[in-house]
Amino acid sequence: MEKQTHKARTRQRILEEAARVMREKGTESIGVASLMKRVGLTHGGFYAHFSSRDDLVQEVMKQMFADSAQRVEPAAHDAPPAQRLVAFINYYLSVVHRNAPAEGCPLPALVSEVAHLPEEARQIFSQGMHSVYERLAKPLREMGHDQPEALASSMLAEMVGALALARACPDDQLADEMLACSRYALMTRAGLES
Amino acid sequence: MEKQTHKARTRQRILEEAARVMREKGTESIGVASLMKRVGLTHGGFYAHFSSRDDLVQEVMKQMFADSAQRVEPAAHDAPPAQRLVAFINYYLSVVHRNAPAEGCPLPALVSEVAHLPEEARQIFSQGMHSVYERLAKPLREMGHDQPEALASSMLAEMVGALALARACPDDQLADEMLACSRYALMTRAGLES
DNA sequence: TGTACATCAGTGAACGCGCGTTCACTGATGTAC
DNA sequence: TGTACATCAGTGAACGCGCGTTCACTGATGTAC
Repeated sequence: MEKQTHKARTRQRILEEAARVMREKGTESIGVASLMKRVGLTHGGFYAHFSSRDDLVQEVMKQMFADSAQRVEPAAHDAPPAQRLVAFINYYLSVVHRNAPAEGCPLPALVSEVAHLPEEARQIFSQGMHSVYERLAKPLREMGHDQPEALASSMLAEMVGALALARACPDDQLADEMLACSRYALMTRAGLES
Repeated sequence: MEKQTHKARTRQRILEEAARVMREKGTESIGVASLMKRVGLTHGGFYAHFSSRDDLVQEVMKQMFADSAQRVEPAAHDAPPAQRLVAFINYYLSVVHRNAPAEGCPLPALVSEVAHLPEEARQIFSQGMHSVYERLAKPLREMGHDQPEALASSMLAEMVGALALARACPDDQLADEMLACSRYALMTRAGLES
């Protein structure tokens, strides 16, 4: 029991570290040896926790969205919908979020890579996408928007696109302007005062 | 002269094939041997054209945007701005474009990967990004929008995000709805009737 | 026109290297008596 | 309480494999005389 707990904790540490690496450097750049070293273990021990590298990637995919689900909700759950939405948009398109992919939302970090992953991983990604989508759709519904679903879908696309493009930009100032443009546009579209 | 032409043509064939692979499967999945095989040559000959794999990636990056610049402009240059814009948006967020990344715009195909590439490649990507941005900004300016630049930036983010997310989606129908939502939203935002 | 030679795009065997994976082993921990 | 044993998370050497890269070579082509 104590040992199981210990093993489970080690597994969790591997998963969390892997999630950081994946968000920061992508799916492909995760190596068994280097990952285990980061966790403070040797590479051989890896297979006590996962059956293969592919198995790990799939597990990390789940882990990832669980992680960021907490971080990405900075406003209180019982705050009024408009306030929650403003907080969410401002956090998502913040310079902090742009500069810290390892701690951020997996969507912009992996969008273009996921298309090459096996069906199962894409399925998990898609579920995670839906949960972020709901963070927009729910407050929009509560605010009485007509077509809240269509608007949420469109806004999600802009948020993910803006952050991903901003991170690709080698010029920080240009990247910041891009984020600012989308922040402003999203506020307007959601009927919020910024 | 004739020989130079022949060699240059071979180089071009390698570049074009590499561009296809990169758009479809990403930067990392390009292998020297498999690429040369696709072109109908053996891997050893590669180094007569490029100094290294990294060199190739950089050259492909340029090639890519040159390629898609032609394809991505389906409307005539002398058409009225509104018409050009409609054609561009409809092409960009079409199911055809979603299903054919190898022939499409490099932006959604590589957004999240580019952040891990060396400065120089990111610079080229950024230039490509600017040229697509101009495809939106120019007609918006001509149409007399106030703040055409800010709107173009925001619209570009949505277009890239929507297409990348749609491609990640394992459910085709959901992906199509996502594209449709953004097509509609973009038309409205640009003041166009769809 | 025909022969000898130079050029050079492309060949394919060979290389070192890092990767994912395996497995016999270690050594700390908990349990049985 | 103390001793003998079982468990099992983690170790680290070793493996095959595919990768990027090198290089001596080939053989088709154009040129010189």
